[in-house]
Order: sequence, then structure tokens, then C-alpha cells
Amino acid sequence: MNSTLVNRALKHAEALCRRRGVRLTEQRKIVLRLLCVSDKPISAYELLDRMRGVVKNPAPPTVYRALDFLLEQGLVHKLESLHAYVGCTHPDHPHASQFLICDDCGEVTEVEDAGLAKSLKTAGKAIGFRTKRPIVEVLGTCAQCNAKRDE
Amino acid sequence: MNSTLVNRALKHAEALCRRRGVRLTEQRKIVLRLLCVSDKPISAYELLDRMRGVVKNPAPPTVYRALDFLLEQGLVHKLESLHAYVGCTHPDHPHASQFLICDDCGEVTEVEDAGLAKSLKTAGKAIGFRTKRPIVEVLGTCAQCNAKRDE
DNA sequence: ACCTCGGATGTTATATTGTTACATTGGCAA
DNA sequence: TTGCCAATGTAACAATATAACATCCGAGGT
Repeated sequence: MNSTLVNRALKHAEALCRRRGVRLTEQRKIVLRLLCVSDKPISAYELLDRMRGVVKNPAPPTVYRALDFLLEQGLVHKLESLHAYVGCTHPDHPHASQFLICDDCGEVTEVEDAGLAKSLKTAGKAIGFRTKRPIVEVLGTCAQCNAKRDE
Repeated sequence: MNSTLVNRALKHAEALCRRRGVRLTEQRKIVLRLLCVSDKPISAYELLDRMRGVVKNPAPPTVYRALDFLLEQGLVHKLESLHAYVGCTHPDHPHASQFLICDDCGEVTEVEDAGLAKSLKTAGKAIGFRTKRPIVEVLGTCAQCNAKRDE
């Protein structure tokens, strides 16, 4: 994400937190910015490293607490299959996302296919299952890497 | 899974491995049996504990190697969101599974919705993404736990 | 039967990810 | 101001997973 978009995303996050009456503190904002700036997912300990220099003595709880908050607010997502985190590309509204994860270049694309989310939910409902959090992470190779390989 | 079904599953796995020319060794069979016997997912270290007494001095690589093999052969699945493993309930054919995970009782239901898998794949294809492994894990509460709570 | 080669296992250590527990700080409201 | 609760600091530790290298064992060729 370029710096203009990052600033916009941060402004947006601030407004959203203000509306909700929760505090987007400095540390939380730092973590959010780090995730937004990167176009690839970042692990908790990688975030920890990148916080040094900005924060005095960051320890694991520092970053995990910030991540917990941001996840709760829907501002970032966790990629379970990578043990890594990404900034949410459209935090405007609560939503169930799906992720396309390129295992070649590592790039992650967040898509929001409401139809897919709905049919998942419906499939569960059919056997009495009440859906809370649907996790969809598709591992494969992105268009760019496919093109490269096919040259 | 009851013992009759477990034995059937093991026989099946043996036949399948023989056909493929790979070796379902004793340790691998032990891990597979442990997973089949349980109706809940088991973590690698829990498997390690349960192997003591059956295997002499099992170490982490012991169980991870067995799991790697079984995963490759499609005989077990990994639940990324739980860091745990389950025996595959229909290993007859390669397939993309989805899992319904009850975060109350811990029970996991494997479903195989080919339509869902296909629409995932198609959605990726639309943007040039080549799907290898689609991960679908739906967190929520199962019918039984919902009933209990609504009493 | 013997050899040999590669896959499977043994063993030790270490890397990576995430949590617990308790002390301290800091903002906000009565 | 005071009191409270959320947020942060700090140290230790738990849980998950892998690396690296030695050894064993079994199928296939001779």
C-alpha cells in the first residue's frame, strides 16, 4: 500500500475507533501502519523486530496485545495457515473474507465474496451448525507467478 | 470412531498405500489409529504423549514425520486454526474438504461440498489464481451445543 | 545369502509462535 | 483529587515445529 493510502487507512481506523468508543493508541497504530505498509503478511515476531526503534523495548505481549485489539476491531486479519497477519483492505464494514495466498511470491489477496460466505453459512445451518467465523485461505499461485513460470 | 470402523479404516489405508507403492509403517499406522479412534482433533504433542507406551522414545520428529506422510497420502487432515490433526473420514479419493469446528465441545465435522470447492476454485481462476490447497474451516457451534445452550 | 542404496527412524538441539502472571502507568470520570 | 480500569512494562514460560546428523532396516540386484 502506498503512503497516501496508508494515511487514509489510518485516518479511517481512527474515525472508526472513535465512533466505537475504543482507543486506537500509539502502539496499536504503529502495528496497523506496519501491516498496511507491507503488501505481504507479517508474523508477530517480524512485527516485533520492526517495532524496535519506534517503540522502546517491545516484548511479545506488546505486539500480541496490539494484534488482539486490531483483530477484534476488524482492522487486520490473521492468516492461520501462515501464522501471519495482514492489514484489512476494506475495514469499512464487518465482513467474512477469503484469502488467496501465493506460495511462490507470498502475496496475499483479500477477496470478499458474499455469496461464498453465505453458501458456507447455509451449508452449516443445514446440519444445525451456527457459524461464527468462517476461515477461507486458498493456497496456490498468483497470476503473476503463473505467467513467470510459463515463460 | 468405533473399533470396527477404525479397523476398517486401517485396512483401507493399508490397501491404498500398497497400491501407491508407499509404506504404511508401524509408527505411521499407530498415529493414524490414534487419530481415527479419537472423535476430536489431536495436537502433535498430544499424539506424542499418546505414543509413549506403544513406541519407545518418541520425539517430536517422530510424530511430525508420521503426520507429514499421512497428510501427503490424504489419510489425515490438518486443522490450521487449531494446530491439530484429524483422521480423514473418507480417504477413498482425493478431495477438498471443509471443516465445521465447534468451539464449545471441540467436535469437528468434515464435509465435502464439491460445489463449494469448485466455486472457490473458479473465483480464484477469474483473477488468474491457480488453486492448490483450499483451506476452509468454519468456527462456530454444533447443533448439539446449540440445543444445550437454548434449553 | 550378501551387498548396497535409499527411505525410515533415533537423537539432540534449536527455532518459531503464543501465553501467563504480576507490576506499573496513565487517562478519564465521580 | 481520588479511584478505577484499561493499557503497558517485564520476566518467565508454554506450545508448536524444524534442523542437522547419526543409525537402522528392508527391498532389489548380484
